[in-house]
Amino acid sequence: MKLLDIGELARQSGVPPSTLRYYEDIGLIRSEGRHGLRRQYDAPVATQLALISLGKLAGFSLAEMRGMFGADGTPQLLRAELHLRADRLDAQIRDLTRLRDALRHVADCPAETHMDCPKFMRLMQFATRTAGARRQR
Amino acid sequence: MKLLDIGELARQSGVPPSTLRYYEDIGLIRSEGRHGLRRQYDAPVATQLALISLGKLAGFSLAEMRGMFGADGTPQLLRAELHLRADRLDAQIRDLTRLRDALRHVADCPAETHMDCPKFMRLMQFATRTAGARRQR
DNA sequence: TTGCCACTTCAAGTTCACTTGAGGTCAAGA
DNA sequence: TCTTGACCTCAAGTGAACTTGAAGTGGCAA
Repeated sequence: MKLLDIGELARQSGVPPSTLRYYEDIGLIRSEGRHGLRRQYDAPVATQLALISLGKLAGFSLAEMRGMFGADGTPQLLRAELHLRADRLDAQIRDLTRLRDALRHVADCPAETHMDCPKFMRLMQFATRTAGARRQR
Repeated sequence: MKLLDIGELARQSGVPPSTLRYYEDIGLIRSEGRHGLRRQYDAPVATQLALISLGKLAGFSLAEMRGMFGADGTPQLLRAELHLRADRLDAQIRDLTRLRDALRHVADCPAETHMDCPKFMRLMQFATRTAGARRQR
């Protein structure tokens, strides 16, 4: 199995060495050994880093993602847990879609006050409805 | 114009009073006056808080959102800026959609190693491609 | 008028996700 | 062999987004 050293992985992934060391400290990723002092990583770590980057976008904390990946960098969770996280993503996607629609509407609607525009208000209702329900991050 | 005091707004919006004060400190929202000591807010602030909550979900910082709203709680940005933000949301929605698809695939695909599953790898490719391109948060 | 309680200010503390700095080490090329 | 440069460790610092705590205040119901 060919290993890549930290500098290489940093270049490939765009994640700085200091961050890779930090991720290793907190147990989010693991290195396979050293070449002299230098950490050597398995190739699947690159996949894992990509997933971590997406996970952050999705609002997962690093702590939540720790232990989410197996040795091959692939998510290792129970079926139910995976679907649950996918469901949460669905909800988030819905919210973002509506925010986007609201933004585009405000950009294009010529009404001088959007508070009186029924279309805007309809787009906005979900926000007020679900604002309290959403938690953290 | 009927005002609601901070406790009321906190209850309605699910945002704690300490946070409302903090938001006001940093100029994200504004209160219309006081009843005794208590801050009084205009009704549109509730809409604004809902949008802030969505904005956070979308990865906007509080600093980015400051000045994004007009007196009526409605976004006040140039047309082009609004579309630009909407475009960024589109990209984020695409990423989250793929992460969701990947999660559901891993949940349901019986392959023992996903690294050998062409479907998973296809789902995963975009992640590796775009991981370095994405910035902050 | 007294007491309560939800508010007030202001400073300091907390968590998360990193980054920076000082001082040290190692492998490889000249 | 010597130098260089990219790594190493460990502690401390940073910025964002809040929360907490201490000490005080004002409206309202009893």
